Amino acid sequence: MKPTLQTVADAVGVSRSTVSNAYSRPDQLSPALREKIHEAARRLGYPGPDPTARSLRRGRVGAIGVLFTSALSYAFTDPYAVQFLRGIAETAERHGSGLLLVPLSESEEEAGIQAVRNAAVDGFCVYCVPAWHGALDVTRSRGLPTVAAERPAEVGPETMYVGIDEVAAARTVGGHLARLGHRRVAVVSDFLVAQRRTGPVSVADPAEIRYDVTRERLRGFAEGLAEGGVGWSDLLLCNAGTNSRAEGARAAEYALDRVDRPTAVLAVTDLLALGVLDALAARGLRPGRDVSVTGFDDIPEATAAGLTTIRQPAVEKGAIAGRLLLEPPEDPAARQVLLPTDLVVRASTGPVERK
Amino acid sequence: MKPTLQTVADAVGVSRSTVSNAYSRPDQLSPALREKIHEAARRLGYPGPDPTARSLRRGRVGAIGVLFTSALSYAFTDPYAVQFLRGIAETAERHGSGLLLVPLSESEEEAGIQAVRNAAVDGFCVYCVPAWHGALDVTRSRGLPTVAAERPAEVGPETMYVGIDEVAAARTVGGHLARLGHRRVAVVSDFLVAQRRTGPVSVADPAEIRYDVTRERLRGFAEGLAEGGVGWSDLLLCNAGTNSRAEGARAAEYALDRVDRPTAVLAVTDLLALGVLDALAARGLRPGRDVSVTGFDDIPEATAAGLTTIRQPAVEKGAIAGRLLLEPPEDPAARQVLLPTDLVVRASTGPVERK
DNA sequence: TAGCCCTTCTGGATCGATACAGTACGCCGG
DNA sequence: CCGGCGTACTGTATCGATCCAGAAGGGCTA
Repeated sequence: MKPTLQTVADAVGVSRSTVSNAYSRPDQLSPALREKIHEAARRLGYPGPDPTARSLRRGRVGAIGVLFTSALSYAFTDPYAVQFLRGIAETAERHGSGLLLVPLSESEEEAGIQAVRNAAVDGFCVYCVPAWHGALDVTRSRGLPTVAAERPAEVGPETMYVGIDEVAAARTVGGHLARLGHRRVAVVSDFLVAQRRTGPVSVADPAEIRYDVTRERLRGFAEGLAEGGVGWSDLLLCNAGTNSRAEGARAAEYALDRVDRPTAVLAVTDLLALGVLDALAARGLRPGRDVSVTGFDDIPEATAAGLTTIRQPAVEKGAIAGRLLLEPPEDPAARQVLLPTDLVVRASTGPVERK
Repeated sequence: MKPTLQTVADAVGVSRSTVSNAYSRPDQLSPALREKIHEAARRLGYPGPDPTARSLRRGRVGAIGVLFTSALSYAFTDPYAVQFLRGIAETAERHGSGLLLVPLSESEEEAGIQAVRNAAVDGFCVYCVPAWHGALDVTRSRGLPTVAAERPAEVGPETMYVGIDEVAAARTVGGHLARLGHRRVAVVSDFLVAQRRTGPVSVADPAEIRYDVTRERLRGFAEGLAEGGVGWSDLLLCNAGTNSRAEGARAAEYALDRVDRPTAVLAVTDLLALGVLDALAARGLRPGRDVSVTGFDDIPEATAAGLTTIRQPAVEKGAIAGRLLLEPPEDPAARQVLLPTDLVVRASTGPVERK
């Protein structure tokens, strides 16, 4: 049998409570006895209070849960996600909390929901989970503090989030390209439609896009491009099955292989944009000359690739998310954070070539 | 008051056990009653059985803990670590388990030890934690299944690990350089000495190096280089404060700025090697021509950088570690896994230039 | 020496669920 | 009409700790 508090208590000849105090409130007993207890614990191989039992009684776990849409394993393939995680991790670490990564595979929604039900945590951070995912209802009903990693569509006074002004940021991208003279424009994005298919899709109105971030960014793209007289219906929309480099390349093919090839391809994330660049390279097209390409997020790789993109402070975003959970500010207004963004112009965008 | 099983039971007019069964063993009650219970739960806002209480009673948590030496936040900066994590994550996900990242800051060992004590998990994966770290004693005393991400110095019949033959792999690196004619050789590595300082250090014998992986790799380097008559004492050892690109560059400076500049720099990880390349670039030195550089791990960036390195299957390593924890093989021999490695020769190594 | 406080330790209640043995009841064959 | 069996549900013990009101004992003041 594994030793418990009681085992140690019996060995020393004190009560269970006293042993408990030896661990959790060392000031409540004499140093001599405390030492005697620790010594006995060592001898018996007692590893200290059982975390599960302790959590049950205390009502605090010492871990925060991070929900990812995509299969947990994807989380680590997107550098932007990794940076965000790093930010949360730093904060959690300072608080002595762990980070519980909760898998939310999309194919089996029920499994993800179960995972959220079973997650022993003190709060949730919701990262890139579409608003309609059932797991969100569970986080809500569990009544734990929850922070979203982007501004949700509906914001109540209790809602906590840390995000950016997606529309405004995307608008600067659109405007930048409009001013460069781009009129034939394609957009590469995931979540344009409900299905996970790769290829051109038609969407009558951005409002039809269900995934918040995608919708806002596309809206912003369109608003910016309107400066050059490009309307929503002029956009060539290419859906990517997932947010990955390979899918970015595949989705871009449908645009690049047209006879009326677009002069610019706007990707909704850097990862997709890198894929678009791959597709260009495979066709011998020069980014910024033959076709302009933009991304979103400014991941480290974007610098090397010379990608024009929107910079947002990913690590800081994570850190703030962690802080909102672990030391929630009194002031409700401070629980809703919008971070600044910048358009970073690099070589992947340039003026339309005159023919 | 938050609703519990009892609340729901009272509302429906059945016993607590029955409600519990409705969630955990749906086959134990009639469909009609089950639906009635779920309906009542929904009405009352009962989110399902409390994970903590359930874990206590069941004795199973549904999460595995991953221990990192370096501050949790570093974990995400090393692509190799990220890949390993991805491998574990995939396995965990399939088992419906979460992944609890446990911070082990090195500056405050006690904090890390507490974190391990408090971690509510079913098993531990120990990743790059030096053998002398106090947290390892705690994992042992907790009596949970534990798998190491490298072969430990002492292997008992119960020990589980998934690693590579570090010495043999490093030997191929040393041999490769020896055959290219390199005789003046520097090594860039973290953990060469106990202190976290950056710069040249002297170590009389590899056996003095406390950190297992570092010791084995250096031993291997030396064995391989011996083929060219290079002895241990001929090696110029440069310690890096951490396993990071920046420290790799800083440590390399001490070697590169000498009058008798080494013709080859062996780094103990790819991340450090990339830093060495940075240092070369800053001095206008050509990798593979003026100075040969090698890494270890074959992270994705190594390909682009043209780095000669040792490939080891990082994702698979993680996946196996996860499998050892979640579905431990009957056969004890199968609990100790050594994966194959390859020397990948790229442009960063070349023959010594004749003067 | 009585009265009081303070420190140190105790015991029982409690956190919220699950395990398991047991009860009630309906149905079947003989 | 009875024993036997399977299904549907109940009740109590239990997981391993923490909380909190209170007891014991020692020292200090009046």
